[in-house]
Amino acid sequence: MRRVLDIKLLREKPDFVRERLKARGAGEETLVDRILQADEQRRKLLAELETLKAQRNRVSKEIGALMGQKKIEEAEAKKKETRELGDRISELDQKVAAVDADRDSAMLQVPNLPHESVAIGASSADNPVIRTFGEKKSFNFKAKTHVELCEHLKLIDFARAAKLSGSGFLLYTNWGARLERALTQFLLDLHTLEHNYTEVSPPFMVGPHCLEGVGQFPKFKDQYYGVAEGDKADELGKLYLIPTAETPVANIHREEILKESQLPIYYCAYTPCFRGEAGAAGVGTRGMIRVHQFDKVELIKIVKPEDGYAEHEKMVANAERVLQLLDLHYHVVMLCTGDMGFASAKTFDIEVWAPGQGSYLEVSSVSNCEDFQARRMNLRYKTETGENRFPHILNGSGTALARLFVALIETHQQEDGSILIPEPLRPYLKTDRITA
RNA sequence: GGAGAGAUGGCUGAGUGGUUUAAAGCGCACGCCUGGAAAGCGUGAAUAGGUCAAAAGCCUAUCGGGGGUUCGAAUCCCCCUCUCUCCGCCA
Repeated sequence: MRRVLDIKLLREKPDFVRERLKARGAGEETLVDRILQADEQRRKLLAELETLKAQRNRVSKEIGALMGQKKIEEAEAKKKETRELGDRISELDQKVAAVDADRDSAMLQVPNLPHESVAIGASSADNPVIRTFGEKKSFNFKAKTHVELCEHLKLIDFARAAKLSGSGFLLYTNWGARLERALTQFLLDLHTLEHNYTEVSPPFMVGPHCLEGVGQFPKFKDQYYGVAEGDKADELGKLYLIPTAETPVANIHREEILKESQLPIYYCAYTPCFRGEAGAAGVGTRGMIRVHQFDKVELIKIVKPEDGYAEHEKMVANAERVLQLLDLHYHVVMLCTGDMGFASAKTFDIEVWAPGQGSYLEVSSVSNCEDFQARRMNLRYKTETGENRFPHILNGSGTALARLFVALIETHQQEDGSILIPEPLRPYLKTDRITA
């Protein structure tokens, strides 16, 4: 049994649910009627079915008692009487299962409701800028793009990466590889030592239930890489490469009932992220902006509902801290209702300025999914009073690496083509400058 | 990959077709007892769904998951998943 949105909310406030879904602008509000209809039919059938089952249980018990008393004939008579009950029951059972399946599949397609504080809008053009740090870097020389810098400093070998895996993959070389590793280490240390996250290192492949749990299935199935052991085609669908560490990490406690005292839980994790990005602009062109595999340090929180939005703000601040320490100009935007992800109730994106691109790059997306994911994965916690509740689950990039790499080298490039390393990163890279 | 054993409540663990309403123990909560505690005694305690304005109550389902046999399944049959032991392979 999956509860995605609370079925009770749908029953009691269908107009509210429709209105909130409509704000997303994708037409999911039409699912509400289908769900309510199936739900009503289900309950009607259940009432009948359960009455019959109760009757059967009663008679079966009587038969048992008669058998015990060796009253075989009376028992046989009752058996005959009950036999056709079984047929009615299995018939109704099948009907209920069908209605259940219909209701659940419709409910799985319903996205989360936007929080009331989210700006109404249709697309990314309507996302309000919340705050800004630093300013666009100006150069008194002709600034290079990250592709030029990577080639000049031999940080990335684009051509050989394509030889290995096709377009959209990166081969980091020498200082490029070391910079990537230094950044990863820097991010993990920052979040574990200063922001109190517990580091975990999860599997990079997960079963479909994990994707469903965080709301990445069933909607975006074509974005993922399915893997098979050997060439066995029938293995496909058993495991998927993770598109983000959110997928395994948010599912760590699925189907558990946590103690209230265990909350809040803070996890951070480094993983590579694999994305099909079918048809997305940018894949197939050279560069690091949109690739099939990139590194990321992810932040996950499991918190009490009343703390959800305060924790959300803190998580954004944790991600912003990365860019502040690396002295990179960025702004924070709030995703409007029409631009939010499927599972999210409220999302802030952090976009970092990349001078060579002349544009902002999304390096972090911080979402409060409220109890949407917890319902899908049946994760609850027990309050002091013994009540089981769904926690809020939050996720945020802290941050995505390939694009951070781009912003860093484009921002801190020098006239001679070298990269000046920001002070906090030097202990990790063990140099203050990357030169050709 | 091969062979074998297993999966029962918070935990240990009994239960191989019918008053099992899942024994017993441990642990937990509350109460009695006590100067206070321990011991002892007693009580309570799973999850979901349905019914109800709501609660109580009642009903249904759940003994790893799914299906089957039966009037009736923790128990019998089939499939799957996972765990353990041994062997093989392997960083």
